[in-house]
Amino acid sequence: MSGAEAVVPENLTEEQARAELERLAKEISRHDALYYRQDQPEISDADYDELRLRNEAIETLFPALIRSDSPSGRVGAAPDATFDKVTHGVAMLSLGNAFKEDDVSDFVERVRRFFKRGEADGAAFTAEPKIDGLSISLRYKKGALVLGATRGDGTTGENVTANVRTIADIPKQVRAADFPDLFEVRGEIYMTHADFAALNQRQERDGLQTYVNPRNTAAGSLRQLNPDITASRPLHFFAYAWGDASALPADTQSGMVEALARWGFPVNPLMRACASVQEMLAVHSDIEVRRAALGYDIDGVVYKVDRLDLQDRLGFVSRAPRWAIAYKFPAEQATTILKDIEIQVGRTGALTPVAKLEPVTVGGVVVRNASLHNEDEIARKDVRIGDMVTIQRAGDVIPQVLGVIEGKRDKSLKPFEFPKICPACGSHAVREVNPKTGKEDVVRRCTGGLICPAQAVERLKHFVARNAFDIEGLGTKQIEAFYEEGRVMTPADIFTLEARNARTDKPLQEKEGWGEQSVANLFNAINERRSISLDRFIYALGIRHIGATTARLLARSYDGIGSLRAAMIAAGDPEASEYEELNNIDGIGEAVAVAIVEFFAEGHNAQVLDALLEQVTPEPFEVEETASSVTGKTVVFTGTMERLSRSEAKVMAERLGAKVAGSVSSKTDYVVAGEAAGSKLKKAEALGVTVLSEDEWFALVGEG
DNA sequence: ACCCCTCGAGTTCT
DNA sequence: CTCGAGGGGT
Repeated sequence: MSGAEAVVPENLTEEQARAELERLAKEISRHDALYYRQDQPEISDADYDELRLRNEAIETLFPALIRSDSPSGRVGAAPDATFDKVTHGVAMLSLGNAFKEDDVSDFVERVRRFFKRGEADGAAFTAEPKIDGLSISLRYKKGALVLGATRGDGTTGENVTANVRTIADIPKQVRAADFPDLFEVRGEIYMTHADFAALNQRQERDGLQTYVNPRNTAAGSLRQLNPDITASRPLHFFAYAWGDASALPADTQSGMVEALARWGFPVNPLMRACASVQEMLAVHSDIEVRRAALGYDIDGVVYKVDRLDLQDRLGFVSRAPRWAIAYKFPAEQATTILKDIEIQVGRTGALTPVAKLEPVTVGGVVVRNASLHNEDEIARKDVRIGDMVTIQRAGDVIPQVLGVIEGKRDKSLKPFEFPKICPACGSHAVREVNPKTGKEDVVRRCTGGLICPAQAVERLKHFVARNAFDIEGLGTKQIEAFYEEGRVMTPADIFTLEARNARTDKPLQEKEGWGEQSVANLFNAINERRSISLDRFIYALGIRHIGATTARLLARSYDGIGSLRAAMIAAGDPEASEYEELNNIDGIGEAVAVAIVEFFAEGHNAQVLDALLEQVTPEPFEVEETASSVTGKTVVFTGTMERLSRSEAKVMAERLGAKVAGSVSSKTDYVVAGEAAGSKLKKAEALGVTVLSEDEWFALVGEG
C-alpha cells in the first residue's frame, strides 16, 4: 500500500477532519453519479481512488466522525437506484424450512396424508442443493429474453433486464422447437468462491474496499444502474423452476429441469430423484460432504414433490408451497462476549431484551445484537452480562443467543434482573394473566400506555409501516426525529405537518439533511395518502391482535370506518347483536373481538381517530352485494381450498347473499369440499347434500 | 381435549 | 425468521 502514505492527511484537528469528511462525501458521490449514471467521469480512476483513500484514512484516524452517508460504506452509485417495478404473474414464493431429519419425514408424511389413502404413497421427490444467491425470473417471448426481474417481496420485483443480459450463463435467445411461446424461467444468480476471491484481490490491489461475501456481492452487482458494471462482474446462473408459461414440456419436476437443460439453461448437476425419506436424507448428507468443494455457496437441500399434478393439488400455505421444503445445513455458530442487555419497548408496550454483543463475524456478517426473546428465556439460559455466549444466525438470518459457555463464567457475575418498570416512562411493567388459561403471559408489558414515549413512537412507526400508510420518505428515522422535535406526536400531525411547517420558526427545510426539494417530496408523498384503502387504515390504527390479514377481514365486513366504529361502540354490550356479528366473522374470536371493542371505547383513541378523519379519507372495499345463484342458500366450507382461505371463502359467499354455516345439517344446501375434507364431507354424503369441489363452486357462482 | 395452522408481534442486517 | 397465542377442526 505505497500510495496510501501520500493521501494520509496532515495533522488535522477534529474540526478540520469533520469538514473534510463532509467535503469528500459530497465530492465522491458527485463523481459516482458521473461515472455510474451518466457514464461521463470527470477525473481519472487514479484520482478518484485517491479521494476514496483520503476519506478512508481520515475515517481511520477519527472513527467517531464517520458519516452515515460515508462513501466507504458503499460501492458505486447510491443504492437508492430506481428500477421499474415488475409484478410477477405467478408469485415467487419462499420455502418452508426443515432443520432436522424428523422435519423431513414429517414433510413427507404430511404430503402423503394430504391425499386419499394410498394415492401418493409411491410418489417421488426431487432433491437439489439450495443455492445461496438471489432469485431471478426470466421471461421469454417466442424464445427471446424480454424481461429479467428480481424476486422483491415475492409479488413485485424490479426490472433488471439490462443487467441480466450481461450474464453469459443466461441465454438471450432460445431456439428449441418445443420452447413455449411464453415461458418464465426461474433460478438463482450467484458468484463462485474463486471469482469472489479474485474480485476482492483486485479491489485490495487497487486500494479499494473489499466485499463481505459472494451473496451480497452478487446482489449488489445485479442492482447496478450501469449494466457495464454488472457485465464486469463474474455472475452465474442455475435454473430450477418456472413461472408464467403458455405450455409445459413435462409433467414432473425432474422432467421440467431436463427440458430447461435441453433448452440451454444451466441446471445443477447434483439434482436427484428420491423414492424414500432414507434416500432424501442420504442426498442431504452427500451434498453436505461435497459442500466445501462445490466452489459456490449453498445453504441446504430443497426437496420437491416430483409429479406436477400432485404439486397443483397440494397448493400453498400462505407464502410457501406445501409440496416443497428446504432442509438447511446447521447454522454457523460463534462465541463472543455479552456486553449488555438492552430493554426495548414495543408499540404494545412489550419489553424485549436484546443482547449487545462484542462484534463477531457469523456466516459472513458482523453481528452486534441478538434477540433474547423474553424474561423467561434469559432465566432459562441463565444469561448474565459479562458472560461468554454462543450465538448463531437462525435460518442463517436472525442472530440468536444459544447459551452460555459455563466454564468461562466469572464468579462475580450476577443473574440478570429483568426490570419491573418501563425503562422509557417508569410505569409498572407487568405480565398479564390470560383470563382463559389463568397462565401468566410470557411478555412483560409497560402499563404506561398513552404516557409512554417509547410506545408512542413505535405506534407512529407502525402507522407509516409498509402495510399501513407507507409514506415514502417517512421512515423510522424521520418519525423518531419528528417526534423528538414535537413535530409529530399523533398520526393526524403527519397530515398537518405541511400547514404548520409554513408557519413555524424552524421549518423543515432549514434542518440539516433537508432541502426545498426533499421537503416538497415529503409533503407530496403525505398528500398522496389522504385517500387510503380501509384495510390499510384499520391496520394503521395499531389495534392489538389486528395485523394486515385481520384488518382486511374487517374492512370487507364493514361498509366503512363509520359503520365499523358505530358497530364496535354498540358491541360494548356483549349481549348486543353487533358483538355477535363481530364474533361470527370467521377468524375473529373472543380475544380479538374484545381488543377491537376496547380500542374504540377508549376516549383518547376516539380523539386521535376524529382528528385523523379530518385529514384522511378511508375508501371502503368495493363490495357489490350481488344476487346470485347462491342467494339465500346455506353453504358449508370444509377441507383446504387452493384459491381461497376459509375465511375468504366465507366473505365471498356472504357477499353473494349466501349464509355460511359451520356444520352440516339437512338445512345445508351446498357443501364445498377442498382437499383433505373430513367428517363434514361424510356427513354431507350421508344426508344427501350437494357436494361441490372448489372449481364447481366458482363455476356455480360464475366467478373465475 | 387435543392438534394444526395462521396470524401477530417481536427481532437483525444489508 | 421465530415465537406464542388465537382460532378452528377432529
